[in-house]
Amino acid sequence: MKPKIVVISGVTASGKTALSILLAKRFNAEIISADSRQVYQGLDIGSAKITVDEMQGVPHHCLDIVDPAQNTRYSVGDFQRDAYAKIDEIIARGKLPMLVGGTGLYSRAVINGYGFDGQPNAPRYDVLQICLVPPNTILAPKVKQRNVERVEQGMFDETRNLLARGVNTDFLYKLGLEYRLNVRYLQGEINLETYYDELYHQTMQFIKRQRTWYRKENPALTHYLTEPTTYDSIASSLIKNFLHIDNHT
RNA sequence: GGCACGGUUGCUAAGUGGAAAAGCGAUGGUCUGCAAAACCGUUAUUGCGUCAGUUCGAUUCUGACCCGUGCCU
Repeated sequence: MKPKIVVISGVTASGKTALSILLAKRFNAEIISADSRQVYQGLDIGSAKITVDEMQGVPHHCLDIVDPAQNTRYSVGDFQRDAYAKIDEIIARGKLPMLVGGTGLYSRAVINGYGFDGQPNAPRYDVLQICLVPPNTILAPKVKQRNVERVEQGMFDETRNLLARGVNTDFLYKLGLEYRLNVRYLQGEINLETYYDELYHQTMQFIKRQRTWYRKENPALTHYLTEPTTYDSIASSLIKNFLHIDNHT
């Protein structure tokens, strides 16, 4: 019988972080971030990384595990390996592993047990995936507001510091969205107005791509939530049920 | 009031006497080692300000008119 894990995925700005903390505290879980940019140290504001305060004591894994100044490539395969290790540790501790993040490929690699290098796929866990996909009418204003807040929090300084620390321009550029635009802004290629405009549009386009991706998730394991005010109650009952069923199989 | 230029798809914008480029946006999709990345499809039902004329045929030529912008008295 495979161990159970809960996956919280979803579109940008859908509220994954806040929900994951509520659920983790309620179900005695530890969180593994499934985000391709939050694995890097120092990419905080631009990647919307959770702060220590926000963690409220819930242990988090797979954050800040790579030094971007090394300009090393961290790939899905690396993530799968690290996530497997953390999940197993958490299970050994008798707690519930909760994979949380918006990098669809990363979470899917764990859920489906992708076999890299031509190996066959071998799912290791029994999965319940809760996917947050609110409509754009809810997301759009949040994205706009969030962009302004992050700039005020010093997003440009953060990028400036990364560059000063020896992170390649190319490396940041390749990360897309925030970091790519930050670089372009700092280089004087675009003005602040264009910056906000592009960031907004590109983020909304990204959300569209994420939707396309999540639409294809295994329907047997995935539940889609579209209304933030009911995230907590629905997710809680889904998890309760999921963990309970476990005892009988 | 006069002169000049312009009026093309949601926006920007080419263009031709014989059934309207492109970019952006929008939208659908792809995805097994850089994935907030990298790609692909669709997107102006003879329609190109209005009306009339020339023509086998006009968005493309002519005239009038309407609208916008710049300049001038």
